[in-house]
Amino acid sequence: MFVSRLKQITEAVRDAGSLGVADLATLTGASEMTIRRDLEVLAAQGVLERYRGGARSLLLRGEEPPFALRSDENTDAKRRIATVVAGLIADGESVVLDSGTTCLEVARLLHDRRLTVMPLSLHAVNALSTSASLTLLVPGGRPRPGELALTGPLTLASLQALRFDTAVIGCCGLSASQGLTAFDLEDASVKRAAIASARRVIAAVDASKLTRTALAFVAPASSLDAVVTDADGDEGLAAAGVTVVPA
Amino acid sequence: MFVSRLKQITEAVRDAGSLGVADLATLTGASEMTIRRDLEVLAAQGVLERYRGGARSLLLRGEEPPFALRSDENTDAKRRIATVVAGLIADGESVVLDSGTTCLEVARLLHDRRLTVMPLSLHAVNALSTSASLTLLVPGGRPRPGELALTGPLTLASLQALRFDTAVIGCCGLSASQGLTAFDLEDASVKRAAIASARRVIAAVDASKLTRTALAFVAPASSLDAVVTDADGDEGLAAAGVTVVPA
DNA sequence: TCTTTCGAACAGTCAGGTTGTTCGTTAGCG
DNA sequence: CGCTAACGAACAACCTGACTGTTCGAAAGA
Repeated sequence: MFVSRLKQITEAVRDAGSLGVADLATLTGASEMTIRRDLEVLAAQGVLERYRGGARSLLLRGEEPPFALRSDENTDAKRRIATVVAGLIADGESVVLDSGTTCLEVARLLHDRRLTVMPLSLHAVNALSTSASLTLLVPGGRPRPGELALTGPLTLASLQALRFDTAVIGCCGLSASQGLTAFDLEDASVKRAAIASARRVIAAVDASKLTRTALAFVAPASSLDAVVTDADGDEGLAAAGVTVVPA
Repeated sequence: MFVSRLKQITEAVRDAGSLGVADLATLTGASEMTIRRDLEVLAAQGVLERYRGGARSLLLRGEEPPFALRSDENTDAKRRIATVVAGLIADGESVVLDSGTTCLEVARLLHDRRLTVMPLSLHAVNALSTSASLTLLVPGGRPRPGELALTGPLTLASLQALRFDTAVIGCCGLSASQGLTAFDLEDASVKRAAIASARRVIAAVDASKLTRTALAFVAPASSLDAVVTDADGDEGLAAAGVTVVPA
């Protein structure tokens, strides 16, 4: 595949700070020309900066790699989690669906259900726009490049104008003590609004997120009704009154 | 191509009312199996209804065929019109861009410009979502199947919350006497709101629309500042105080 | 029951995307 | 200023996925 090499390059450059084209060629087994083309792509995504002979990373510690590189990562766990989440949603419900790769998996599973769905990312909107069975609502907003998560006052206004049965929320970090956290400040306020406009809140969180905390605080763990995760039961969360559903 | 055969089938069935699979096979030169697959696609789009042995048209007179069949039609004229429209827009402007295939061409031409753009259809949103240079705003709303034009109260609210320099409007019919008309009622109110929230209104209209009138009235011709069209100058419009720009 | 149509499954064809190679051009260094 | 290494445009090989046709068992309708 092609994305996997991009991810490999991204990580190698991030870990080393900067790397030469020749190094990356031997590392990945691809030709130097291919590496140059890859670097061009990654530079366009803002992942790294090219200089003559190589590239240096632009990813800060604690910053997440762009959407295109995350989407094919850890697919099994995401799909398992998404399947469980989809099972928690009953026909006829209205659902607000957060941005992120895990929630995109959920969107794919909801495609042929009879629901009203408002996705918070254009990726999910596109995944659902061909569905004949569900009522699709698009929130307004400004899509963040790459991620295509909708943010800003238009998004908040769309959320405040509606009341959903269920919110499916993804996140970048979750723990009983630190609560739900996100990398992006704007995203955080959208998530908060989504939580506020839903009667029931389900968080879809893969194991890696439970050991991490990101910059922007969204909400305390107690505001979640259920957490679907592939990690082994987290006593802290259960103690906070959250139902932890294993995937 | 593949869309052209679908269009051929659509028109043949519409003109005949209903047609057999064998007739369509000889007409198009394709095998019967291929025709069956095509009919399945068209039935899913609501263009026609299948019965054993053939299909009957569901397109009412005066109703437009679905987006997928129109998009590759008359591309030259559309692109010429779109080029002129894009030329009327100055860098730095904020633009609201209507739905429809002609406006989608405009969107493609705006991809690398420095503008703020709010498209009223998801097709145009997708065309612009990869742009690094422009500020993309997505209106809320419910996308109409196929067309993916955003409609409904969320769309109207998004438009009313903003003021644009320019509105680029497509339509289904335009004449000095009947004004600007659209096939869909919901679309018409969205267009009206777009016109109301812009200081300058440009209509992008190919020749075929100038001889036609559709169901839903949008606005009088006098509310347009300019009409870009590939048709020969229309004296009626010019008399109504509209600048007619040839493409 | 019999005939006709349907659609699943497989195979061939074709277009578009990805990769590698070549080679003229360019940036950076001494 | 000249040299060397790196760059990127252009072409060709390869691969994948979409479209199409054929075959054949199943189903619908007379």
